[in-house]
Amino acid sequence: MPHRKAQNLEIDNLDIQILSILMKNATTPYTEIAKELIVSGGTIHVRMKKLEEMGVIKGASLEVDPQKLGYDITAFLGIYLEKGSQYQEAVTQLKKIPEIVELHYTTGSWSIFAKIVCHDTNHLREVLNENIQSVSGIQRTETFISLEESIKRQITLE
Amino acid sequence: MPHRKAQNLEIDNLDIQILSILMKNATTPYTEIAKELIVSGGTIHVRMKKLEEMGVIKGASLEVDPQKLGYDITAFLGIYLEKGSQYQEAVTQLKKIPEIVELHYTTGSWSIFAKIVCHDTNHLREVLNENIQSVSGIQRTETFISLEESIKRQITLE
DNA sequence: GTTGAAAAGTGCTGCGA
DNA sequence: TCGCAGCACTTTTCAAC
Repeated sequence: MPHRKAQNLEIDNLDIQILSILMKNATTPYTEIAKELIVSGGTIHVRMKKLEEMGVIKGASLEVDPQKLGYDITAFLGIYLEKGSQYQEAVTQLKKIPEIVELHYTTGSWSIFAKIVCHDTNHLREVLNENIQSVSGIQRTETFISLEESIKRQITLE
Repeated sequence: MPHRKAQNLEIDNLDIQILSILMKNATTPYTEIAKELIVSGGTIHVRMKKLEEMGVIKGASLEVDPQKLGYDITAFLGIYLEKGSQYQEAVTQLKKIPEIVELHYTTGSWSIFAKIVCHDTNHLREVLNENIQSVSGIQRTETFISLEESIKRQITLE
């Protein structure tokens, strides 16, 4: 039987503090984090490796301002399905629509709840009428347009 | 009158391609992007600096798996305000609740639409009853719990 | 505006405690 | 398990095209 390297798979306070700093700014150098938390750079490295292996860290992504790139409309969609059992098939088809940035299976009136980002109202109408309405199993949708995004952040750890 | 350095403030195809690569993986080295797009590393650097100055790039953040950190519940909240004019004051108070990760001023039945992340059902109940209901101007809320997050991605450029 | 290479800074790997 | 020091790599800068 192969011997697996013994490893502490618990997340302690130091891990949380490292994550908190990097969630705000993923480009913070390890040496700076080390100085702030009063440990060595090597320790930060070891902890990060552990967190990656545990799957706690899914990756790092660049945050862009959609409006500056010509995406002016953010909308939320409540989607009614004919039958709940059609969810998986509907998701498979909805994944092909690039304007959908988030999709959830939810409790309440709707089966599916989605967030979509479009260039303008014409673009939104096209996506709704041509792309989304043609997905099999979708009965009808309700649309809410975001007029202002006042909060956009990550969870605050501990 | 001070002379401001002449600079091209338009976003061309090269910028879009750089952003596309970095939005998928913010840790991609500049040299690798340069090789892929057949330009020099220096050019990537100049373009990135321009995009940062333009405010197109808001930052880079680490993506974590909330469930692995003990945050098991994602919920959406439709919030009714007594008067629409109370929006700004409500937002100021809602910003102090760390569990709220996203908040929009929307068209439709509700004035405010929010996304919140909690540890468990008890935690959710606490946030709803104690924190959110005590914000001035809030009449009532409707809650939708996400049972599955099937899509979570950024906009696809061009 | 772009290039290519040199300079500065950061991340990674062993050895020692 | 942690800290230190050397090596590899990336980012940044800059003169030249």
